[in-house]
Amino acid sequence: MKAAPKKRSSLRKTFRHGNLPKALLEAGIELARGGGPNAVVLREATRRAGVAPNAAYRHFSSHGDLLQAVRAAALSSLALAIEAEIAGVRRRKVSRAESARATLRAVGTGYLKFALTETGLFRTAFSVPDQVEGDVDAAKTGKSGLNPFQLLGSALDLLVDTGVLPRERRPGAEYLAWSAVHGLAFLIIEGPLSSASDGEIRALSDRLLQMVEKGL
Amino acid sequence: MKAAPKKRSSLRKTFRHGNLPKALLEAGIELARGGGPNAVVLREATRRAGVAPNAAYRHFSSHGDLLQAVRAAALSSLALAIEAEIAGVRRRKVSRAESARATLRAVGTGYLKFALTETGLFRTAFSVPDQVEGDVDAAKTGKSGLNPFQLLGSALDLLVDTGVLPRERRPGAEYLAWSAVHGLAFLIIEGPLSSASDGEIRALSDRLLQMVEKGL
DNA sequence: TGTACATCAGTGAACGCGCGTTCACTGATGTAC
DNA sequence: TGTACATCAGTGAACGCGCGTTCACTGATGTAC
Repeated sequence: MKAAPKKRSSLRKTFRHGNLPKALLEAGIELARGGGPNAVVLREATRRAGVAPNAAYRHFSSHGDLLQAVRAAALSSLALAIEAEIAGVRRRKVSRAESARATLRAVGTGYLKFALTETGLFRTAFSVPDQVEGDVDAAKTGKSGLNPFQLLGSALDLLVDTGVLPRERRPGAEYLAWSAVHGLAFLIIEGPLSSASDGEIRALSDRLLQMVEKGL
Repeated sequence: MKAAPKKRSSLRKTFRHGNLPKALLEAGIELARGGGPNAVVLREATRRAGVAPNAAYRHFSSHGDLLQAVRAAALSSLALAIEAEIAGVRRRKVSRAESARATLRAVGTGYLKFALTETGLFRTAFSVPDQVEGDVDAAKTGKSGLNPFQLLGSALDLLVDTGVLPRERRPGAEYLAWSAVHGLAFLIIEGPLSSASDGEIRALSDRLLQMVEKGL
């Protein structure tokens, strides 16, 4: 009895795949989404793309190379989530100072929302040291061409421009704000707040963002 | 040619090991110290204890069981580091309110110091969701019998008692403080601050603790 | 004080697993003439 | 327009690795008589 015909070949009409790099990246993203960085397994990505394991090596030099690509995509998704939240702010018409404050809060809110709804991607994005600061890798940015770190920075710049934040307090402020928000995200995702209710989390998020605004 | 006599048997005089549970736990801690949670490998722990791999199953029901024990020990180390920092505060004689503030800062400082000097243990301690809040597991506590979360809580209580923190702001305050400090630790360990200098980190830590104090 | 025996912490060998990666290959595609 | 050929994205088989875990065992120790 012969082995069943491989589904692979019936799904693919041609010997060539079509767009294997993209298919592998998307499979990798899906794996990260579901299980974080450790779930990004090269063989599984090729399985999902309907291709032999070693085919991946035509497009990625190693497992780590694929993982880095997935990470960049995760950062890009995060940037998009933050941008979406900022866009919501811009529509309201208020004073420039209040709008600047709202923008900073939106960065924090977008960050937290992403962490809670796309936990796997979030964890993947920060699974490995990265020099985000001066990073110009376009794969990590949102529509604006800015990565998450840069989005935070420009929100803080706006705060300075509108006189809300004294200029001398600006340097390094992104690290303070980021620390607070990132820490909360972590406590919710895999820390003691993992069993907190949505309401509690929302209340805590608001208070945290207030703390940052007040204490910056 | 026969295989060389196993060092194992020459090192151990008796058939019994002596204190294998302790040896395995300590080996596990050492592994975590060097490489974080993923480095806690059951077979490697038995190798270091000079024992066959399966011997571990006399004392730990599984790999996960060993890892949990290592995690508890890591949390306990963190508690000790915080307690040591608090002890330094108590020696100075100042007003009660100022002392309470200093205690809270000490909790933050101890936490950050531990994160930076014992990175592997720190990452292991927080590698898995845990309900630290009402946790009475003595393996996770320091000399005071309190785990890190409870140490933070009692520092905040002190702040309320001395009138520094309004009582109505007390509930949930540990999460805000913890978020900020934990987030900074993370950014330094595996985030964009991983290449920052010691001076920069110290300055940032001070500012962050100020922010918490002011914004709480 | 000596002997029989139960206990149980260790041994040694083996398992299946899935991983990342390498090798020599094949065959569809696009291009040069 | 047809043919020869180079390219290179895929195949198929195999590798070594180290892991966690299970099995039947052995032999030192402590205890009961």
